[in-house]
Amino acid sequence: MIFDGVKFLILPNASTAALQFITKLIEDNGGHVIERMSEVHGKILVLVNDSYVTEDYKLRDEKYFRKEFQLDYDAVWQFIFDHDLPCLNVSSVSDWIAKGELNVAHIALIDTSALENDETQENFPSSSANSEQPSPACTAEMKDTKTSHSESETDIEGFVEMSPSSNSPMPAPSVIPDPPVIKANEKYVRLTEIPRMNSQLIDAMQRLYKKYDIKGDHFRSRGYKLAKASIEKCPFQIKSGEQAQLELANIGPSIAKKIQTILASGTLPGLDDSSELDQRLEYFTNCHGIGTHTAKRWLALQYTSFTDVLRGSPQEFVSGWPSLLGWSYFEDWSRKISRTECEKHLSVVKQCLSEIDPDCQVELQGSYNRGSQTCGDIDLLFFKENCDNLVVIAEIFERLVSLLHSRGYIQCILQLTPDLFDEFKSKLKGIFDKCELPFPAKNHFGNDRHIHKYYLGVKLTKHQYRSEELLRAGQYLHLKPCDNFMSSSSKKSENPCRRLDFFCCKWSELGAARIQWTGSGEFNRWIRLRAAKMGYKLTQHGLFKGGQKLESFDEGVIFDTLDVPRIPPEEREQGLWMTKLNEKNTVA
DNA sequence: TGGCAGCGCAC
DNA sequence: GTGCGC
DNA sequence: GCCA
Repeated sequence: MIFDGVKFLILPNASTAALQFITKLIEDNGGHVIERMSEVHGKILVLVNDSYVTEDYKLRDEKYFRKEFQLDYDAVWQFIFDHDLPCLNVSSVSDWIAKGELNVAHIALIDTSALENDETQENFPSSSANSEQPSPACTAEMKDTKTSHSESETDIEGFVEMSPSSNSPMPAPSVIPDPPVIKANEKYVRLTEIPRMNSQLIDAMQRLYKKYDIKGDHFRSRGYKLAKASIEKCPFQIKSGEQAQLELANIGPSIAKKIQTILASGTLPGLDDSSELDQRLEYFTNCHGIGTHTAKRWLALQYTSFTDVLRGSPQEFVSGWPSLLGWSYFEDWSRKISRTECEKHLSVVKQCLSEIDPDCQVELQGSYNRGSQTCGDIDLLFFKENCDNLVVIAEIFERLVSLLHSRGYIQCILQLTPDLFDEFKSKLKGIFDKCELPFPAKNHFGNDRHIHKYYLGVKLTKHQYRSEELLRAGQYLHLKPCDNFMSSSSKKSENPCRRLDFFCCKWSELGAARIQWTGSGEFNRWIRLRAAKMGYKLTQHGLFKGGQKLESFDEGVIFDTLDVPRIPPEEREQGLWMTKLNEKNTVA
């Protein structure tokens, strides 16, 4: 068998469902997967969970990677570095099995030099003068161009037999001078040349999802979304539609047939010709506040741009004034946000919050909390110890928004209280004037004194933060030229405007609220459906049975009651918690 | 064949 | 009640 | 779309 006598070490651990599947594959083919530190010696092939490997083949999320480590982190890396062990993607296993040979040379190796950057990103001087001269920050962006590729040859097929070397001094990976990276023979290829497993199928599902999503066919689009997640999670190469339907969750006869068509012909008819109509629909729905219903209605009226709507049905933007802001920030709000920028936003908000009520707490939720490298928006949850009175929080919110606005941080608000209207009036009027709409009376803009959530547009100054080159150059949506006159999106040199959400909860409902706002949306639907099947109801206010609240403060107890493991936020991304594979494993 | 999460806010 | 967003 |  192809893995006879070969020992594998799976990092950071082999405990997820997909990795247990891989473990079984390895052992079915004569290999062994290491479980204890005492086994860390001799010939070892190191496999790294694909979700910790970036596209350019570096290690990502070192914090979580370390946290998830099953064995002794330092000792393992010491051993890997000492013996120049090759590190590969876990997904290589299915390639080997498919090819029937263990050929390391054709597989890209993982560049572990990312570990060198441990904790040292974001080193802009916080108090450096804002002069015209090139600041240290600029040069900092150009660091890290050194090549750490070792020249030495490694005979991968015949790793040297080594004795266990566990108790030597163990420098942290960050100080190891020359980690064993990207070295193999000339046949070495970069990951980017190796298509991601089943990427064609994943791409097709994504497009079908999008297609029905913009059409408003909610449930059908969800079907494709779940199918996509299943395929992404699938650790082996899908060979037929039938196989996919048999072995993966959320793949039924219709998708199986489509998979078969793609595998056989390389394309799916009707996939690429995303119709003119669909594209127009998508343009509108990309604007905050415009959903499929409104987009369809506009399309039926022959509108193809926001300017068309403004001319033909100006009332649309008067009653739906938040979409006027969606239009203005169309481009900025489609840009991704780095984790470090999210953290900067938190600190700005925290600073003002402490001036208003030092007892009120705030924390990042959403995709940031799930460990995403980039976020679409920033979600903040506010609460106050032992405070179940939301009026108190609403008042804090109002003062906080006012303070943040006065400091130039808040660009716009999508909900208004009467008091905040007065503060934002001139800004709003400016936008109405720009498109020559009549400015409505005050009571048009929200009459509630207390609101418990705010959707804001916010911007950090250059002094507070500078986006990384890559993110600044990243892809984002563009307005049609005729719509551009309304754009308030950032100029090249500024930071983009960001979407910032404020949520709040009663202290007694903190756990349930954290589940809700940490998401993902798919995870919420899954766990709420599960609750419903068990006769419970789960909302942001708590877990209920027969109208009676069972638990709302302790997240863990909610998971326990629903008989699911206490899934950490990083595993609440779609596809990472429940599939057929997972079910099999939990049943077994 | 019916169900697919559940809620707040604006209109 | 519907549309939208989370 | 998929699933019970």
